[in-house]
Amino acid sequence: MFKRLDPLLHSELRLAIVSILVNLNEADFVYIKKTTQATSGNLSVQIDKLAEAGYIAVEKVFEGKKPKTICRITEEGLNAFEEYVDAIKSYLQK
Amino acid sequence: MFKRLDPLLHSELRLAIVSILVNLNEADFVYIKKTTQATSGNLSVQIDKLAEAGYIAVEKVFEGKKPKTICRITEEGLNAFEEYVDAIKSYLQK
DNA sequence: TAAACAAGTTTATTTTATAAACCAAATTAT
DNA sequence: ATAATTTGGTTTATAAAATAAACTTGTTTA
Repeated sequence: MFKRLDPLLHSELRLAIVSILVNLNEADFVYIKKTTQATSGNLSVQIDKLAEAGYIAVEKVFEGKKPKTICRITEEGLNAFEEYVDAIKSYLQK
Repeated sequence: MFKRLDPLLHSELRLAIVSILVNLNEADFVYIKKTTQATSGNLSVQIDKLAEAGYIAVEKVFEGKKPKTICRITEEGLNAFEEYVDAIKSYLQK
């Protein structure tokens, strides 16, 4: 009846991050922060969790003198997202 | 871009409860428990939260000698559900 | 009549989400 | 030149949530 919801994706901010990355193939910290309206601290923590789970890959580079944190979705992350979308739909139908 | 997700509905079990009630117009504790596979304790707590928020109405009756907890969705709950469905869709599109 | 079961509730514990505080380097203002 | 502010974050602390474990009350069943 109801499919289980991956707890890593069933979180407003983490879902937003992954949603961005599924569509964009790469996005940096500043962009994600602006788009999600999250605080830096919260965003930092949630990016770490997604990275630790292998759902996203994080690359830290310098753009001129400024640090830049680039995030990309992984194959695993993409699969998890697709499963999540499928799962949550089982709750949304009337 | 991303709509906010009502925290009361953005919970696996509470969303399942509301999803059942949106479709069924009434369901009792035992039925909801069976359908969601939740533990009694968890279900009891989450039903209380939804009731306190005015999303569902709870009626306690006796069926013969057995207590029965009947739940129904309220107008407010239905609206909240519909908004939630709309909101989460903003995260699911590719 | 003792043990098991049904239908829940209450309490305790673990996890989460989130914000607040902090840090280092760079930029801007004085 | 140097003090103040901004940028791009990280770390730590706190509040809220989810969940399970323990308990309660009444009813069947052995």
